Amino acid sequence: MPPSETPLTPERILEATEDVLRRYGPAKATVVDVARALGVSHGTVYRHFRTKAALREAVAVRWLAPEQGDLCVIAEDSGAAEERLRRWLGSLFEAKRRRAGEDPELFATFLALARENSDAVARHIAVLIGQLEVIVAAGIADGEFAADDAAATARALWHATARFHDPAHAHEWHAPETAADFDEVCALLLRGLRP
Amino acid sequence: MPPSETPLTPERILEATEDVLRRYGPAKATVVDVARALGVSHGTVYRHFRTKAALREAVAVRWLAPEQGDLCVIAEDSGAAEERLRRWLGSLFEAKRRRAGEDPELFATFLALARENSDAVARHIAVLIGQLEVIVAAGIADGEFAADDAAATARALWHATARFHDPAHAHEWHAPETAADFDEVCALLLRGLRP
DNA sequence: GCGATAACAAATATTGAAATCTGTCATTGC
DNA sequence: GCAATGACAGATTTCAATATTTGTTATCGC
Repeated sequence: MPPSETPLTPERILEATEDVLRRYGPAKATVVDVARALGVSHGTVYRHFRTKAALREAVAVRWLAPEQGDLCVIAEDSGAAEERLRRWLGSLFEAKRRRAGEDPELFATFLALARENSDAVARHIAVLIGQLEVIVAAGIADGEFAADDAAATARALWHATARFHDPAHAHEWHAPETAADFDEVCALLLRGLRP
Repeated sequence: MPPSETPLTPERILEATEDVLRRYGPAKATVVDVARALGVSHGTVYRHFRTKAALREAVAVRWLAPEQGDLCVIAEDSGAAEERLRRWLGSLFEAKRRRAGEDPELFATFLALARENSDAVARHIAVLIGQLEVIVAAGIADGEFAADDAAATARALWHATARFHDPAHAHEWHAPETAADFDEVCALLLRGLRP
């Protein structure tokens, strides 16, 4: 087989893997499929990614990155902490809901990783809770929030909103009452933070 | 085969079904197994329960009933609403966690029903949210809570604690930090209710 | 020498035939 | 009369033979 025009970079492999996952879903996609899509032997893919699991994780990390970036902007924004917190939680829910609907196969990949306690997902969650902590700490600093432990409060906010960001609940996100449920939970939590 | 000594009541069928579910788990248990355990033909079981799904639902209802009863006692108790609410949420979490560990096969049955949007589970949830509403309304009535809509607040409390009662999260309940997570969420929610 | 490969063993998935299960109903026996 | 039965059709599951996939490695071509 003639060498492909562009060199075989990890990036190109990840793109091909994303395509294959989108087409076949995480249950059916194989490394051989990825290699076929790239026009190389599957041994070559293994030269760049040690295992199939590592390949899937790398795809998930790439897929989660933009979401993480958008939220980071909100967390580091200026303005009232309460407004920022509400916006951050709303954006997170909105992004999850949108991507679960738009890209079901890649979302399923992410769900599978979450189920098997992947390190990449754990790191992603740690980053997001860290962003929450930034907002809470800012709110405490200028007297807007009354909490005494920003880290513990950030964790509590994360867990209390699990229904709206944990992929295990994805099937509930398109029920019509879910948006109202989110607003109710949000309001209750924000009231709990006020002095 | 000689007729069994005791008459074949729905109650006896449910007991046998529970045994079979405990032994084989919801994935393997069959109606034929239940009939065998009772020493009757499987047609006889279908005379009492229209479908296998109805049989499973009836087992789940029976299994959930004591939990529902214990919580009802707390909801209707006298005393401070805040203390009752904390006790109610704590008991719910504790009961779920204990039973998920003690009776994994029956818990898996309940999880399967929850996943397939069973009416019985929806009714059970409605009853529990109703109990929360009783506590919240009592708290509002004597000025202990500041919420303006007891029903909406009860729903918010339910959803904000999903991680600690929804069977989809059962695999997280035995992590050592989960109890602390629960306390943090509880504290934040209760603070949100105070005037 | 170096990236890519093809051949390979072990684990996993697929397939199709046989067995079992679900749900129905005409018949049985008390 | 009526609870229980067993035979039955169609759907589902099991099982074992076969094929594919995962991950390794000795070899190739440049």
